[in-house]
Amino acid sequence: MNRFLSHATNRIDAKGRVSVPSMFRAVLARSAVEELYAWQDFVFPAVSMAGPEVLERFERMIGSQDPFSAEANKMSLLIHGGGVFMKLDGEGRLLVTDFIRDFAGITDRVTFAGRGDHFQLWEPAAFEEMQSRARKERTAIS
Amino acid sequence: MNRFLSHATNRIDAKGRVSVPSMFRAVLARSAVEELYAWQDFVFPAVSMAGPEVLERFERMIGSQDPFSAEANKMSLLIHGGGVFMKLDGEGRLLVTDFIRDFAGITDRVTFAGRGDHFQLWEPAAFEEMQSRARKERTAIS
DNA sequence: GTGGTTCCCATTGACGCCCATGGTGGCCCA
DNA sequence: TGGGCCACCATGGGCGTCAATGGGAACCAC
Repeated sequence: MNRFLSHATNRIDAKGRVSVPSMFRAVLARSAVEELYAWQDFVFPAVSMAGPEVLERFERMIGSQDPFSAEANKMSLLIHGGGVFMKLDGEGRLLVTDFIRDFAGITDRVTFAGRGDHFQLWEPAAFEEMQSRARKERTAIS
Repeated sequence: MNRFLSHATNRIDAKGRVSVPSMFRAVLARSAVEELYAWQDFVFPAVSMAGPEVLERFERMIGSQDPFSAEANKMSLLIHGGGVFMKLDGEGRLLVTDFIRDFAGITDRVTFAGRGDHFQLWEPAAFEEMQSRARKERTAIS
């Protein structure tokens, strides 16, 4: 099963880097993903990451619309303006840029959360809180 | 991946210049773009920039219409009257002219926003606001 | 000339690439 | 089953390179 599962919290070092959990790196390696597409999530205060095919999926959604419409432009503002390619260093770390920090409110630690076909970077406390809220609000999963 | 992605804010110096983010310059270099076509955006209060092929694409759209139609005339008014060629200096900076300043409301800082096949210059606060509005209005991005 | 613009050079802080270390868990073998 | 060895992961840091920025001086147009 090639999914992103579980969550883990790692420390950001003095140079602003953080190790991606080896569990997630293994999933990426199995999919032969070299470059990660990262985007500022549309729902949560978190940055999501996945292979480039996710961006292509988003772009196909835009492509089916009138390119001059406000809707298509706003969507591009999110997936292009709010997205970026990143790559890991030789040790499997990524640089926590302001692009990530500011949007997720991250300072010195990052919680990596598996989301199936992608994973997310959260501010640890925000993740805890959102997860427990989701647990409470859960209604009809049978 | 040869797209304009992400966003970054740079300062305008005393001479009115601003550095184009290296990420964007790299995309331009890969496409061997020397001169940039800049136009006042049709949807947002921002100035868009891309290689000359975008202007040619716009002109083909006009060319396929009745040259006496109001549509074709209005289109030309925007892409020709609202467009200009610009080029970067040796350090990859561009001069923020009144053409850009007045239309985008830019004063001392510029937010560069990737838009896939082009990028845009925004007044930082305006960009923030439009992006977060787009996120709120989001409807069907899963 | 005067104002604006281009070309060049300098500075500094950030980033990429490389190597090092410590801690933990798994595995093998006696 | 206990001990020890080894591999791997998270983390730390050195150092060279590059990006963003500032500013001097030549150059052009009016």
